[in-house]
Amino acid sequence: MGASLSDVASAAGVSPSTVSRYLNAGIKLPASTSERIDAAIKTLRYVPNPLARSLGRGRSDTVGLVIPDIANPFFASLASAVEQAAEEHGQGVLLSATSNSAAREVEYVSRMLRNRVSGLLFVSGHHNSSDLAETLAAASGLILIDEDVPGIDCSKVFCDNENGGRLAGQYLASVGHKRIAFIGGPEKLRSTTERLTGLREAAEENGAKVVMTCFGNYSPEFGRQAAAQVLQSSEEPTAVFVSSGEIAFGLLEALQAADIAIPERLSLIVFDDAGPLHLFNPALTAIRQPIREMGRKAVELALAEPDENAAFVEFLLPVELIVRASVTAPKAT
Amino acid sequence: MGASLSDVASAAGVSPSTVSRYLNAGIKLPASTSERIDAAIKTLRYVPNPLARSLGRGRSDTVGLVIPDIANPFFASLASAVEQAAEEHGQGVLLSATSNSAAREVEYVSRMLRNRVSGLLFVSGHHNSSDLAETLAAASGLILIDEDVPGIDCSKVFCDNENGGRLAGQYLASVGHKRIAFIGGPEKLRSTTERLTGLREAAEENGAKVVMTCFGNYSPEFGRQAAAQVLQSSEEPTAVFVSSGEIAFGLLEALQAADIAIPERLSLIVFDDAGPLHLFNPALTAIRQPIREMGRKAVELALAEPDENAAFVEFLLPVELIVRASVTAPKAT
DNA sequence: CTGAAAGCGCTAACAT
DNA sequence: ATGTTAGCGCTTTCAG
Repeated sequence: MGASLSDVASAAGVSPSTVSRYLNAGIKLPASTSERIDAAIKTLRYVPNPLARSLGRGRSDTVGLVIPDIANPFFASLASAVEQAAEEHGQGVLLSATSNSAAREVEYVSRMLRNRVSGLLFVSGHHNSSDLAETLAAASGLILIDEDVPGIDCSKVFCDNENGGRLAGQYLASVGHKRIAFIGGPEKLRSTTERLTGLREAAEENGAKVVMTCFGNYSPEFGRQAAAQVLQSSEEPTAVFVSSGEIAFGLLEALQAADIAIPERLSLIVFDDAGPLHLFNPALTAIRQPIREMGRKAVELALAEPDENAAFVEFLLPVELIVRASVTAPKAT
Repeated sequence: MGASLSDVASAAGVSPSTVSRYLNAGIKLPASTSERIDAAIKTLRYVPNPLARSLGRGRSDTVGLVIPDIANPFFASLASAVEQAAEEHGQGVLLSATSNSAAREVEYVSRMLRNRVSGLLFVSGHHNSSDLAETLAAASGLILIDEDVPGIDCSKVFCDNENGGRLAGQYLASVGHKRIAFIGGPEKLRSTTERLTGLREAAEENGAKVVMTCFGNYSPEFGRQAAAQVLQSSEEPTAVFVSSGEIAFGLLEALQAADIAIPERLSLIVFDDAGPLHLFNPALTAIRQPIREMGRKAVELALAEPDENAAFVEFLLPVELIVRASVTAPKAT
């Protein structure tokens, strides 16, 4: 197709390596030669071939991002942040969504590795896959975001799930709720367990109780099922903590269909404030994660020089309570 | 790092080319040798290096997707569809979001090209950039989605914007609206002009009129501004057609802040039904685009054999009216 | 049908 | 400081 580096070199009367160094290492050379090179580049419309470059260096200028679902607003925002941060480092983004398939997690992660990504950002959606652990163990520049993978030693970026749970628990208790339902994600994921821990502790410290829990995947469909369980519960919770926006969507749908007044009959608080939750009916009270910061931090960590007396670090980014209309005092019993 | 093709070859006692052909072209060879190759692959844990493969073939197994903004639910859904379709064709996805910068459109598109993507799916957000046209002209496997780029000759996938406008206009007129406001995207984009055309025609055929128009970018911020304009309009529209979900978010916010009752005081219909618009306050009446089909179609077109007596095609996918609560009859004047 | 050999375009030791 | 020379790992024409 286009002109190659050596075309430029011969046109400028120098060796390919000189051109390469000039372009990459930014070495200085006599004005006359650098001008000839620049001219040749312009004339020949030379553009470097990143594939060749990557093959030669064993590393591509691309960071990999593997997430469960790009259509989920949380991950979409994360991808957006990653994309932007990567760009600032001159890196492209190779994206894969696993659609919550454990097999695809392994496959996509390993594809990223084969493509010699310069950093690999991974949000898992599953617990306990030995294949995954094995694949991940071989990765360099690996950063785990949002969910942990036990046994993997690398830098990690989470939000402060436990404190998010606490904030929600304190708030619900403070307006008078005594019986709280917890709708989580997959049972063994870090996000689920930590949020529940925080919620439970804060509730109990403030005279309230988590009276029911239910777990499922991060989908509207599960939200609908969860709504049924909440409504059937003999514990009669007066407030629901939902561990994700996607679940909340389904929950709300089902609750509206069943003519349950929110917040009068049931208060609702959502973990995660991605998407326009403030426009919902009612506006949803939420725990907001610093999604953009998480993405940015992850990219920085992934791209940091690996040699530096490299202890792996684990970041816990702060969350915040956003008070809106979906929580109110429970009706007097 | 890992074992290479030639490692496998020598372990199996054959030549690299044989292994390559066996793996790629799927040729048959004596059971004994194929077994030795398989064994060697397993033992050495051989995984092919896609970078080398791409460099050799001049084409990577990756489709490029360039969109304005991945955090926008419409593009997020599109990306999800593309990702999935690409996967089914054994292709990865290289993603870039231009954040509505014309310069970045050129840069990202050309980066994709340099990376020898096997197909390039592009959603523009700008009108009239000669640099862009020049860059795009050199692209192979280029598919334009959702927005046109004048002068570029390639296959394209749109939704039926004009009919979407018509459906909205007919519906608004049918419930009694006479004065309709149109809040569009950027003024010269195909999506904007076509939707307006359809809306206007249907309105006029049914005794209504588009009494004001305003144009801006696809963002909540513009939606807020547009709200102010609608409220100040001397034409007193009784219904608003909004050309995107993102704009609708800002519009709704501002309208709520100004205590405008929707739909009693002002009816609202949104083009595009990405995101949980049915959970909004009020549930938003919308024109739904077949986003997944658009993504899927685009991938298929991009990956189709280019030689086939190749006339470029232009697809117009059907839209549909989703009736919800944000449109009602206007108050008697 | 299989193997040898020449790239793909760039980088990086090594030598000058 | 610049040039020479090997690769990086795979594909593919071209002989055999």
